[in-house]
Amino acid sequence: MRGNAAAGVLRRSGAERPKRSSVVIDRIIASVMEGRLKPGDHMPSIETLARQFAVGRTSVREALMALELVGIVELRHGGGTFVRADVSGFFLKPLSWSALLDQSKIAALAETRRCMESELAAMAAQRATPEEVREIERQLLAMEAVCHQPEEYVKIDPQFHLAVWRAAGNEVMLNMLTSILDLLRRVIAAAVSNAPASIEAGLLAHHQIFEAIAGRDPEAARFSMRRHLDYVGRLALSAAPSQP
Amino acid sequence: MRGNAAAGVLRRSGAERPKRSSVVIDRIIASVMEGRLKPGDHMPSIETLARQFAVGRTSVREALMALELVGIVELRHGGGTFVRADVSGFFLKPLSWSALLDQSKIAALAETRRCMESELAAMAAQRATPEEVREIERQLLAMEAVCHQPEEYVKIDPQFHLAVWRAAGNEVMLNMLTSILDLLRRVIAAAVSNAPASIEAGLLAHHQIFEAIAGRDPEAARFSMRRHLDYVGRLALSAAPSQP
DNA sequence: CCGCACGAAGTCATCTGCTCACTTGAACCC
DNA sequence: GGGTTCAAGTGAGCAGATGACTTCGTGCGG
Repeated sequence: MRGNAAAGVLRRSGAERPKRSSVVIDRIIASVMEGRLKPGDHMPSIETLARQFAVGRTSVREALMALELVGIVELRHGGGTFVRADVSGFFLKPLSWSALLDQSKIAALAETRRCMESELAAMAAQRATPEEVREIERQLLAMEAVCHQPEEYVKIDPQFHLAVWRAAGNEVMLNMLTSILDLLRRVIAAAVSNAPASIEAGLLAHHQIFEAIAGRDPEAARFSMRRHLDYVGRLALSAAPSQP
Repeated sequence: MRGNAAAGVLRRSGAERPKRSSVVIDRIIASVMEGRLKPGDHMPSIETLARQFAVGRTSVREALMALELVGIVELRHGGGTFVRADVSGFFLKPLSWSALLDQSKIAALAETRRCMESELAAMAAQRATPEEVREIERQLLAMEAVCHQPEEYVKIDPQFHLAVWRAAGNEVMLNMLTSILDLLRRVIAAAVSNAPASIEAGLLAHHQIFEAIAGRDPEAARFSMRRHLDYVGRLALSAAPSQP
């Protein structure tokens, strides 16, 4: 193929032709940076913005959707558009799409999780507020309550981890992991279905993690989390990912 | 689970309302996964897809633009839509929204980087192929060559890290970090501009990291990387990144 | 006076027809 | 034959209409 559309070669005499929506994106971001729009603000309607920027609604909408995709604004059906100015919300959907495309990444995913979560556990041990500690405990108790019902258990398990992520207080990592939460659920389900007895072990591990966080012991938290995830990761891998 | 012809409008009460474009996205991704669409393929036109999915052109277009944004397809004005050859490695199209970075985000980002990269360094020490080790060394030498030119240095520094990420052999983490590479560049630039002398320290740190990886010492690699990033993170934070 | 149901207005979601810009490939001219 | 020209195909973008959902104000009943 005659690829290479990159550099501006032989463009018609005149200027480049950036997409309208890109221009709108830039102008909206400029508005945010200059303080005309602040996080939490209710932005003008699409119609208004279209007039303001002298473009059609289509272009404004495309720009807003792109910005929503990366978490900078939020579109509420019937409610309006709101600024989030939250670059930490970065990939959300994109990441899960990409992972869907390539199931062979499950192993890599488990590894990613291990790397990030063990650190998050340590951070949580240092930073969790009392309320956050209570939330983690709540999830732990919920897990114990359903430890004989695998279907329920695999629902609560991710909730426990989510509570830990939140307690760590790093939004970027929280968002990264949240965006692959669905995939993680599968890993967990794979592990449990492959070794139902692992629920016992999981419960114990979660207990240790909680104790370490509640006891403000980062090293212990990191260690227990890592060991737990190593274990789960191996289980998930020994299960055969059915879908080719 | 999806499927659901949706040839007509069905009105459910109390259920959710997935956006049309999201549905289209899912179906296109499914097509790629099932091999109906292969990388490099020329997709049907928007009009055709709209008929095929029984939705309007608007929805198809939105879906395609979202997929383009994350690098899964490519839209060529007048030429058609193509499935990108490198679907396995999505990456966000670089856009100017990285300019929205502020102090608090930089902190979270630096922390994220520290958590992930220190593990990646350890993994690289275990898995790097000889070629990958050479690549890391190449970047190291390049860095030394320009250590008195801050503008050049801040370009090479990320390259060094990228080489390490690659050597770690985890595609998920590689993709995560690659998509925030632009943001990381700003962290690095902030650090360097705030303390030009830090280039010296950075060089030494990079040297240690390289030695640890080349010497197949995961612990040392993890440790040096973490110390290095702690240092850089602090520098970046003490700088005031107010210029766009 | 308070609370809740109802309804109007505002806004996003989506469809549709149209026009313009760009790419591509094939017919056409020298 | 080789280069040029032109028309068909397709994405880019606009505008109007319709539907769905949220928000908020109004009015009725307690």
